Amino acid sequence: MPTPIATDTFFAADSATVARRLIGITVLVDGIGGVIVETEAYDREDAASHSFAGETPRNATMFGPPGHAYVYRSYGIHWCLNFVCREVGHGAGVLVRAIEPLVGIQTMRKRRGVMDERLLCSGPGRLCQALAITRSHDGLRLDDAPFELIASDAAASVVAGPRIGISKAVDVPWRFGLSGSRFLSKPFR
DNA sequence: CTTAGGATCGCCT
DNA sequence: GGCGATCCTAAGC
Repeated sequence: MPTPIATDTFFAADSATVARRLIGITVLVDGIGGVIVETEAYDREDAASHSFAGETPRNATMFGPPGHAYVYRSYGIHWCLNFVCREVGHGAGVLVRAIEPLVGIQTMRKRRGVMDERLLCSGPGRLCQALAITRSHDGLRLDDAPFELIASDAAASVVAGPRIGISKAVDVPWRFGLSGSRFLSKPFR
């Protein structure tokens, strides 16, 4: 039986803790999605984080209440989905980097224009395209439609390593993944 | 297999 | 003017 995540308590923790606990949890947007297999944590005292230099119109949601979606545009082209953590005003979040497709795979294929299941949601920009996430989702609660977060029934085996695509704080091991998953954006080593 | 370049938005110096 | 929490395609080895 699917068990919804208690977002009020779940996202009150620090971003690294939340990022690790998210591995294995199922996320659906309008009923389409799958199992989270890769995340990255970002925090206020973190040179790689959007919140590091303070609040701007773009990252304002990061400084809002936890348990909400922070969606931003990456490289002017792609959307990226984050979950706000900790507490109001802090500026912590978790980037969802990869999902194992589970529900609505044909719809994802159509949205992505790709047949290979492994390329549907393996990357932050890809999964937003597959789940049709845009700026319109920025600031929305994660415990209400169109979002649905479902707890995993078994404990996940989680690996950690340095984050991807950043130039600051490159050695901080705040990237988390489901051990052995075929749906990671890049393998862990 | 690896590398290089382009697309293009928001905020920075 | 520059630089990203990226992805795709094309070309080279």
